[in-house]
Amino acid sequence: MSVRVRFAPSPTGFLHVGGVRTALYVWLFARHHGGTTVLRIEDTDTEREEAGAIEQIQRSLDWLGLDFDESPRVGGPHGPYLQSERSEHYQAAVDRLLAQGDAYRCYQTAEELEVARAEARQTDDPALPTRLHRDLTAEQIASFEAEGRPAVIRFRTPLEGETVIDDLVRGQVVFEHRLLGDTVLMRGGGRPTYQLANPLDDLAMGITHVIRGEDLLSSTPRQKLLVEALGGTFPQTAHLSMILGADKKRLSKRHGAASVEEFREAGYLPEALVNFLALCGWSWDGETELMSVAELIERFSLERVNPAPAVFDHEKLAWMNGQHLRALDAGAYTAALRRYLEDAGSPLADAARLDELVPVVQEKLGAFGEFDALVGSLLESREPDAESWQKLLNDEHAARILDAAIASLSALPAWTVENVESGLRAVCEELELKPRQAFLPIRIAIAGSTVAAGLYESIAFLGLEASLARLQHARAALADV
RNA sequence: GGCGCAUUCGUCUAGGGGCCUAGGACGCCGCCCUCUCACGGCGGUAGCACGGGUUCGAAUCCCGUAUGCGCUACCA
Repeated sequence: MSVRVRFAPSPTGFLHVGGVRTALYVWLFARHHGGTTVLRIEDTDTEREEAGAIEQIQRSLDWLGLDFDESPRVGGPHGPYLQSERSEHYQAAVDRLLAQGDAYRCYQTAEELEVARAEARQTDDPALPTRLHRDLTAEQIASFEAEGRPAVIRFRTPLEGETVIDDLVRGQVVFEHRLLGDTVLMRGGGRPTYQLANPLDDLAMGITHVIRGEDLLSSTPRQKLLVEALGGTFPQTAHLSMILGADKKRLSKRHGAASVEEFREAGYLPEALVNFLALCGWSWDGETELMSVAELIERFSLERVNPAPAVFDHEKLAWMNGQHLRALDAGAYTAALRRYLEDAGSPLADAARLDELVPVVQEKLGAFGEFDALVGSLLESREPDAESWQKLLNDEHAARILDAAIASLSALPAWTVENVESGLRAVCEELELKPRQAFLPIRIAIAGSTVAAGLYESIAFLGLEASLARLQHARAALADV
């Protein structure tokens, strides 16, 4: 039987790294086994739905390169895999369960339920409140109907026995039926709940492996019971651990960068994020860390997924991004950089000589987001950094250094990085200053900051004319002091 | 409260009875390289939650405790 897996987010907000990790594992598992990936939007709760969330989720998955074979994308060959468009399907299942006696109408009001729950909390049957209307008499039903009370549909969970889930990540997990309670399948308004829609769709779509977060582990026995009541076979499951913030709490917006979009905006490479997330709960041999997507696909297996929760480590991701960035060849680097600048709406995206800057920045950038600060001033003229400029003004040797640099650079036979270097070295010798001392004012004059790309490369990139103009401008500023 | 899951350096992890005086990586510290910032190189710091078993032998198996997380919704 070929593998069919799905990623089923609810459109309640952006895709955070925990969700992405799940999507990635689903995708890697499918690609590894030559299976099919399905994207299904679980929008049964219209209250919590957020406008634009579906598009944002899709955009994030696209950027990461996680392509889904069947998705609700407009114009796609399949779908619609929006649960909001599958109402008849759920209704039919509920009708059947009702007819079979595996489901029943429950007329409890919210208040009644709340009271019952509070009472049952301390007893040895905490699920009792969910089955108060399980065995209503015909008269009671008639009376509730006459009152015009809305009813929810509940599943008639067996009172005895237990369900064993043989999870691919966690092994056997046993759940007592008595403690499960009678799950609401259909809300008062006639819309299905997740507990109904999710397993039903997995069944209808022929899903073979359910790969999802551990938060859903306790729902699994209910869903298995439901599917079996419908005569179906429950898929294999793999429950992934949660991804936590530094405070060990479930990762959320409060933890800073948590959405894919934020990493994209900071100039992270999708393949770096993918690599990092793959290693967040899975490992290949415990040693190898830097892997391409192709390698991940080849090596991924659920057997090696770690059941323990993982804290999301921004620092390590940043390091890994730098590794991926430095591993790119010049052409790929230029393309990725330009794409980033375009995305960010930076005017630098149009710079014709972007490719010439690659060797200047590639060893230095941890993320493309740092590009502008490092070499933006080489591509367009900018106001120098005030603090740095003050250092230039306060430097007692600045004037003679700049004079010497101007003279030396003007006399270069050819404008190459090597010549610029020897020219500046000569300045140091002539003035009997150490490079670190002599280059400080030059750097500030050229780059507008004490922190910048390599000096020789920067000057070579700027060209004779522009370089001299900047040096002279700084020299003139000194004259005013 | 109940049920479930989890527990190896600060963090991600390797480890599935002797190969472990516990390996790798990020971070941190030190040194080197060096025109700033980085990169890079070398070295170092640091861990099997606790208590009982089982066994000749346990990080590895079992039980208990603790702690964390999840669920306990007409959220997913």
